[in-house]
Amino acid sequence: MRLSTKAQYAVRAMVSLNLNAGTAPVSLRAISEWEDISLTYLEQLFVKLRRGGIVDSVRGPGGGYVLARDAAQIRVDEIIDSVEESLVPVSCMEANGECACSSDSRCVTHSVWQGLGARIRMFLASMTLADLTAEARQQIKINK
Amino acid sequence: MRLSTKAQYAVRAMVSLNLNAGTAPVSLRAISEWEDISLTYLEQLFVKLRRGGIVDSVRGPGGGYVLARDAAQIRVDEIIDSVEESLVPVSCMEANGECACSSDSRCVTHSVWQGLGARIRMFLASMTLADLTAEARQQIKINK
DNA sequence: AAAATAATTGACAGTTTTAGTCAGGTATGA
DNA sequence: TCATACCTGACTAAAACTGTCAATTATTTT
Ligand code: FES
Ligand code: FES
Repeated sequence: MRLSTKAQYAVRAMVSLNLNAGTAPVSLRAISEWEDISLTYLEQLFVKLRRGGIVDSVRGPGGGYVLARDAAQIRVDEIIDSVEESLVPVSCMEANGECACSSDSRCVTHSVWQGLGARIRMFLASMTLADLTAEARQQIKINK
Repeated sequence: MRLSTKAQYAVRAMVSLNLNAGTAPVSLRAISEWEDISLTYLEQLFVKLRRGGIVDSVRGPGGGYVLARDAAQIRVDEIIDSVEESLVPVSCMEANGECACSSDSRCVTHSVWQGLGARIRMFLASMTLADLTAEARQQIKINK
């Protein structure tokens, strides 16, 4: 029941992006240094984040990435969806649902996992990037 | 964010055990046939379930496994703990907590995962084996 | 006591997923 | 045109997952 580092990194990078967002776009190189994440790995993630409509890219010198919309409108579950990490605890509920549990269409434990998946989704959908950024700002203040 | 089959199988086997529990112990061979899970894999799981205090073993002919206590007293999260599936979404909260996220003791997204882990635990702790078994009985009735 | 049953243990292997790296290509602005 | 920065796809080492196999030990029935 571990979240992949892909999802963890994506969320962390987005917070970092939003924290340091000024008038100019933020380069991946900068995020890479701040968060100590491999640049090439970040590139992979941001391709998906852009396709997911979470960020927009700005090319050329002085370019980088900016939020595609207001931070308060970006939910955490959207970020995770974009990097293609499933939030469903069992495979039988996936898009191409294949469940090997039993010969019957649904096994007896199906509803438990369904409930669990719904809770996870609900929790992550209840938090926005703006929330996380505000929390991060507070924490930085405390550490000083 | 996928639950391992180990955890899925363990819960399913426990429901099956409880469903078919009469006066005599239930053998793993029987569960293996009912649920179509490899016998040797079940053996691995039940060693851990026994050590976790979920079931008791009865050896010899006519032996098998019985619940160590009433089904209403067995929570789903206990079953999953017994087979050593972590319910925590990130490694930094594990017992031997090692977090590679950042040089600081806690990264900005730590609290999100902490909250998520707590929700997962809470949900699974709110359901008992008795609940699942009752649900399974109803479902079987409907299918008939 | 002997045989049959069933649990118990530990080692092992094939497959899949993860967590990245590497090498190059393409678009943009100065 | 040249530096910057994004974009793409192939590739890989390591870990985890999902089991299997072989052998042993304990208990009950005959
Ligand atoms: S059918 Fe969905 S968990 Fe078994
Ligand atoms: S320190 Fe726990 S998630 Fe980063």
